[in-house]
Amino acid sequence: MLTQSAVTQSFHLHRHPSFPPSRKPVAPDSLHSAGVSMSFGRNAEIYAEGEASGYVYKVVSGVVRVSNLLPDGRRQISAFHMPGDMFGFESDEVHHASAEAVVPTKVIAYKWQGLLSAGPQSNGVVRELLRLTMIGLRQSREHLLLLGRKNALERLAAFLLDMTGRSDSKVVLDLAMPRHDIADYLGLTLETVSRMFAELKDLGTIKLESARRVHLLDPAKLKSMSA
Amino acid sequence: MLTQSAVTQSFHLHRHPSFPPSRKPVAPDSLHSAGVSMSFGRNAEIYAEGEASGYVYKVVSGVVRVSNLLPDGRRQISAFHMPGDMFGFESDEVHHASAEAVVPTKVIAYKWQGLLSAGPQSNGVVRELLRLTMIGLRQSREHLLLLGRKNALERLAAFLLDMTGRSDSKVVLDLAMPRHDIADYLGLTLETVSRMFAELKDLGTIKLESARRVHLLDPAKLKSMSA
DNA sequence: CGGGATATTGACTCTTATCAATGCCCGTGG
DNA sequence: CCACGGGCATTGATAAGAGTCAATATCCCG
Repeated sequence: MLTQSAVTQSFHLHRHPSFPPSRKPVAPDSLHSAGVSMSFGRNAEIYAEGEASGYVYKVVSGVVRVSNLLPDGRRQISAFHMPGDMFGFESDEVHHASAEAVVPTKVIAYKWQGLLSAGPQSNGVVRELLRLTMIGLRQSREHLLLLGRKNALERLAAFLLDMTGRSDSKVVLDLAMPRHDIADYLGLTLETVSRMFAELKDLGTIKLESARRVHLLDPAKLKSMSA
Repeated sequence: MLTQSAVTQSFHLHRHPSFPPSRKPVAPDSLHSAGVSMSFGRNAEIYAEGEASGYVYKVVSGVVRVSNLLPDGRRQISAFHMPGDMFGFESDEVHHASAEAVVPTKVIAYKWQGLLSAGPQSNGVVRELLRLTMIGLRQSREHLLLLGRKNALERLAAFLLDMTGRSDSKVVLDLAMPRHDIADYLGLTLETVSRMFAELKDLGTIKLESARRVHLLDPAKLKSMSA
């Protein structure tokens, strides 16, 4: 179970939450909000819902999932973040979602206050943060449309296209996350996701080299069925 | 906190009686991005998806719905905006959703560029806009959880509590929108919404004085069933 | 190689959608 | 003031899509 003894460097963490890791990026004392690099193993928690916020993060490598839970454990993943993405913004002092590494992941943590009070440059920074947040809001709205109004096949088609759009190759797709995560992102069960993969395969729009490696045989057709 | 005051000040500068709702806010005197007052009748379009953006809006009175459509007409309402709320933020030059008045509504339109370049105050304005956008993002995430993981009864219970939280009375709720809008907000059909109203009534948590006027008989119970 | 986690597939159930009929308001005009 | 009409809402019967439960199958990873 404790298979991956973690990779990492100074801020490395093991994956199991039972070992209360000091996930707070205790900066080696960064002037001017220089970022602090952190590494997380598969499924390691980056921050939890309810925890104090105060940092924003940028993905360097790996994939991060941001999710919310209902009291009975039902989970909704609101976003997957890829290298280059920033996440962890909060309007107040508490995280309203949790973030975990889907695969071994490196991020840089920036102190929120540092970004806001970084002298003259801070205005540009704030505007950039505003832009990023507005983009996130637009993406969330799009996701609302998917969750509220699309059927299972349309959801998976849209997901594959979205992931493809964020990867290098436009033909072969390497999914970092298991079926369960895809299901929780799409508001489905993992069985339904699996069945929809099978159906897309039957329809000739994809080929499954393995569960995680998908070939897009007909992106145009996929797009037409995503809405 | 300087952010709050700067924005408030700028947003509340003189309102013009620009009656004929030619949907474009042709600012009479565009100095310092003073807002332009506009009125819309029931179901009137404030802006449409795909239309050029450039203004943000603040609700003065009435209710606004923001929605997205699929090509075949399926609709998802992402938010209802009440007096005091701002909406219409876009990260680029195009609206990615449409906004309509649910009931006769007055808004004030502010030029986006004006807000960003309003001299020394603009930094506070931008920070306030960032804060508002982050709040919107958090609410969207919460809505994702509702759409992805809650059942019909939970959705309606959560909706009623949410609307109550935004109204004056905590006991009597006047819904501005018809069942169809509630359905498109909750990712359901209007029939299912109607049935869930009936079920909440049977459970003794609400009383329906009329379709639009709801008495919350047991908010605590309602809350317990909203998740 | 072997074993646990992950994924697929099948049989069946259940929630919500769909289709359809009826009822209820409310505003308008006779 | 009442009757009419149209939009809105409720209710019912049935269907369809996704969920649940359960039995393999496959893939990594050690």
